[in-house]
Amino acid sequence: MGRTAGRSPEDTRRALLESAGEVIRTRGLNASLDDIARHAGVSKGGLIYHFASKEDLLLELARSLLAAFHTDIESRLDPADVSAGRFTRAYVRALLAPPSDEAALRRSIALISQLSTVPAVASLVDADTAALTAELEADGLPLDVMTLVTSAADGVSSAPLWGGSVHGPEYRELENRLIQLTHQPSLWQSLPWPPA
Amino acid sequence: MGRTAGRSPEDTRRALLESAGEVIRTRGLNASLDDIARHAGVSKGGLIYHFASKEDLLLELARSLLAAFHTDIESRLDPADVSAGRFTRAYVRALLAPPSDEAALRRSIALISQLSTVPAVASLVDADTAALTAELEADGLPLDVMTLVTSAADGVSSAPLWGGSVHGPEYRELENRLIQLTHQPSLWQSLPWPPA
DNA sequence: TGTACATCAGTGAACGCGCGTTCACTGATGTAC
DNA sequence: TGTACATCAGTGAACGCGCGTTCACTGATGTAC
Repeated sequence: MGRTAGRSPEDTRRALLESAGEVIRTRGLNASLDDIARHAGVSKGGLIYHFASKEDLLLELARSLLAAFHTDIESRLDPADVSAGRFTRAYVRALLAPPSDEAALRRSIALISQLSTVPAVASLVDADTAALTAELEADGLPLDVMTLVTSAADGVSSAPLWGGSVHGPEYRELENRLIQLTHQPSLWQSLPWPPA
Repeated sequence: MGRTAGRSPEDTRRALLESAGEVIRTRGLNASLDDIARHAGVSKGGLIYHFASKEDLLLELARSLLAAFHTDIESRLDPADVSAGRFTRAYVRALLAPPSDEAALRRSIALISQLSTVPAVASLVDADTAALTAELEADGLPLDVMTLVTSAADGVSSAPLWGGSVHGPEYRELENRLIQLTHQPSLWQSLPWPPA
């Protein structure tokens, strides 16, 4: 416990990261440390005690968002599912799930894209993307089907960036179709494609 | 002609917008007006002569990027193509075309997402998205196929945001498949979908 | 065709304020004895 | 169990600098006569 009773330093740190996320989402990257700190009920000095600099804060925020994203994917892995495409299915479910009121993980995606202007964050994100891509490619699906399915999922999840809404029932249906394609990639591949 | 001979004021204005795009792409939104101006070979005062404030500059930049995007789509409309889905096809071609060395339109997408932290830009983008969505929905394709196709295109075009590469041949193939689906939506709809 | 004048397209110095960072200080908690 | 002390978890004032904006001024071009 510190000077402010009632919450542990780890709680304060968490509160600061959450506050940073909320404030930056609305005010952008030029949100001030003072705003972020005060929104978490701490002084600016208190923030700097936990995060040595603004860049440090942003980097930790990005790290925690990426970690939450991975946790979310893993929580959607079906333990009973051992066939090819299981990771891809969890990925699709994570990106297409209707955002729960409080988690609003989807909005975090827009946030990370903001944070990527900081070079250190950008390389962190790049590395994370590379790891994710590798995992998807090693998931046992034919490359063409995997590319279609993940691209569609990425597209839906990035729509909020442009102000698009993805609440219509067509997106629930799309999710089902994508999942089913991962179970039977031959459905896609055996279509009578006209010659290019 | 003004004090600086050799280019017209409109040229200077264009140069400033281009410079703003380049500088902001690399340094983010906190790129200084001085940097942007000097990179265009103009003084900071000269920039402010053309754009009353930084927000004004960013708004005009966003406007020009969106205009360029629409021009790009329209240039890909096939005049001989009058069947349902023609606009969707142009949209897919615009988003999936390998970026030409100089235009690099795709990078503009990341840029617009940066600019969207400015509220005035955000509402501009929202309005543009709404108009685009309406145009896509009025394109005559069944909603489920249109949703699949545009989501996949959006996903591919947003990949660079995360540092992903979309240069593999699988993306050329995906483009072909998506275009072909718009020609024969029944291919998708008649698949023997397992019950959900 | 020459001349006077208004305007256009800038320059560059100065201002002022917001914000990140530093720093001296503080009060509560944990620990040794 | 009480006490002394170190450390932890902050506070809040001050500094300094970068950057957006303002402003007085300028030189080239266009236009009226």
